[in-house]
Amino acid sequence: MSAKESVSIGLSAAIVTVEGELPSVLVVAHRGSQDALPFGPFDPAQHRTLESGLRKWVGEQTKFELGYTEQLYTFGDKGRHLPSPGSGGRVVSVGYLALTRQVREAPDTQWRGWYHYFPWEDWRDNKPDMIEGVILPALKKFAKDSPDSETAELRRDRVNVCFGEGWDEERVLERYELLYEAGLVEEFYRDCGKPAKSSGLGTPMLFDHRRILATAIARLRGKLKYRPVVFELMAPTFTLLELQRTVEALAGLRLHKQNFRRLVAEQGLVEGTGQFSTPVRGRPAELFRFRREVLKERPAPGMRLGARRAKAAV
Amino acid sequence: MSAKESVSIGLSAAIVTVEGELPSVLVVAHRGSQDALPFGPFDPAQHRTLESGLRKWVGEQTKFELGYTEQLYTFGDKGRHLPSPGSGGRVVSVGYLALTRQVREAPDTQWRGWYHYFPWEDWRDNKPDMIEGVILPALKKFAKDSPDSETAELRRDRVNVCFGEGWDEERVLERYELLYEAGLVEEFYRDCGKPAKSSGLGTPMLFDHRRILATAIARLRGKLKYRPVVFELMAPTFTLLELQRTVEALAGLRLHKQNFRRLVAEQGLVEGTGQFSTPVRGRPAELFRFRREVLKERPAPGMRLGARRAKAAV
DNA sequence: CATATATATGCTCGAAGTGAGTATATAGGT
DNA sequence: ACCTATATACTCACTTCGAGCATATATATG
Repeated sequence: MSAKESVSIGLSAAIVTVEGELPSVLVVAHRGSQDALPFGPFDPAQHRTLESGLRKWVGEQTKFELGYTEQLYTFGDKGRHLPSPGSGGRVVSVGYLALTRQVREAPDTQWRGWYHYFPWEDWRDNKPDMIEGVILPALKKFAKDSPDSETAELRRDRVNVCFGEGWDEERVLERYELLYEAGLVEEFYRDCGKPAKSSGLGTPMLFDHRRILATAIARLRGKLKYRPVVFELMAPTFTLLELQRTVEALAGLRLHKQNFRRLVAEQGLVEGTGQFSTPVRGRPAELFRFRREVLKERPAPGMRLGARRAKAAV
Repeated sequence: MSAKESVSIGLSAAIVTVEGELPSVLVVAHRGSQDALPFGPFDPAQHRTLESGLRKWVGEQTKFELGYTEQLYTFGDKGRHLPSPGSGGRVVSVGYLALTRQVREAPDTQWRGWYHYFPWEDWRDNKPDMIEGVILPALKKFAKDSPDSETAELRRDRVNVCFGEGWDEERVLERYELLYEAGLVEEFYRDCGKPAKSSGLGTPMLFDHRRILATAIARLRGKLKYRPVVFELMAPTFTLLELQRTVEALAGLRLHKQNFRRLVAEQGLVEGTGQFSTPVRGRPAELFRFRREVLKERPAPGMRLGARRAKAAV
């Protein structure tokens, strides 16, 4: 019953910011030049909690301090997180989501738009062409090539839930996992040692980091709706349109402007400062600030995103 | 930078069922006769994933197979999960939630009502007296005894969010953690080696198992509302009242009967069988079954529990 | 059989919330 | 003056939701 193989704990963080309309994640350059999340082993001798271990690692690699952080998931799958060379043991990887306002990049790190990794997740301008053009045909083939009819039906259902009618912007992880199993992302071939047939969808990442990022996006998209987390990404004051653009960037959807404004106002998430923006064109907008007090109130609401359908413009 | 202390991974499962109106969790008898969740170490040599390791352990300890399972959280706090005697290393503990229909107990295990561990969480009959009588006075003292005024305000806010106006049945973990920090549960004294002043609130558990159970209840109460998970706990056919009682048992709240029925019907979660129950008294109720197809449909709804307030009766 | 009690089930009504759109206000540019 | 772009106010139909009333159907009891 004793564990012969040793285990080590890896900590990884998806550190997210939004610049204008671009949601980005902090990546570090690593071996094989694959993008990686900041990560490192957990040292139990030095740290009382997993999170303090994470903060130290991130501090070292990115030279800045984490604000809001949240644990995502612990992955232990054999083969999807290869142990560091020489260590020989198995790595169990704990993923974190962190939110931050924009900061300058540290050496060897850079902000990268998260839709590079998940181009099918951005429905703001329109439904991405690759879904009808590439993804659905490939997934239909994947379902058809099932070993038995039962598996085929399961796969068809999953394809439909993930990419079919009625886009659910929260199912980021489910979609990535489906594409992985169907061999449509590069990591699949890397993890099982086969050569990739063609270039996979989106930009691959080191280890299981793209899976962790998918988990982060999914969690953030969900949390937006019931907790006021967007404000972690906003400057101290902002216009309502800036706030809306940030939410849209994260959700990958366009929202109805007037209703968004009504929602934010009625929920009391925000208060006017009396100051106004000085835009290049158009009428100046009032600058608002987050009402920190809402965190002390009971329901602590988020921003329900009404508009489910992508639209050309607002 | 190398980890001098070794780490091992502990897997624990909160296995939940509902019998009539009693939500229960499977506990195993352990040292010191404290209740414990089924748990064991993860052996990376033997298992490809964390979940398969969990299934094996649970199978050995409880002699039955898990159905629905879901990872909850990974706790690594020093001091809250003491390593097994002799091992000397640090334990990082991964908690799981599992749902099952009623099964007989295996040797050395038993079902125990979860409100034994969290008596303040059951608002079905009325707001538990202990909240006004014991908890709030003690927490007010805890806030007053803060080292500085800033901490005092933070604590007052937390007390209010957790136990103040407007009960949020999902904040199970936040409430437990607050009671822990305030020294109102036995585990607090055990973990820091001090003798307990008085008997703490609720029944204590081994290690951090009560925290894991709190996480499980919180997650389940939340998930009920947006995914059809209750049906994992129901017999193949059931009356709508049985379904309602199960939801109420989990949420710790009473619901409005007619509205509950309307909700369930409109969402298409359920279909009539044409058969009827044979009750001791009262009109027989139609037996329903879960429409498995909803899992293949897009939004895959849960059961929003409208009634927030506890009431004497339905 | 009449009545009481317990449960099941159908229906209504008002309050609040939501989606979509129209109308008006205020800025800079030509 | 007029165009364009943005901000902001308001409307309206529709849905959802909480709460309650009314009726139906079973058993138990006098």
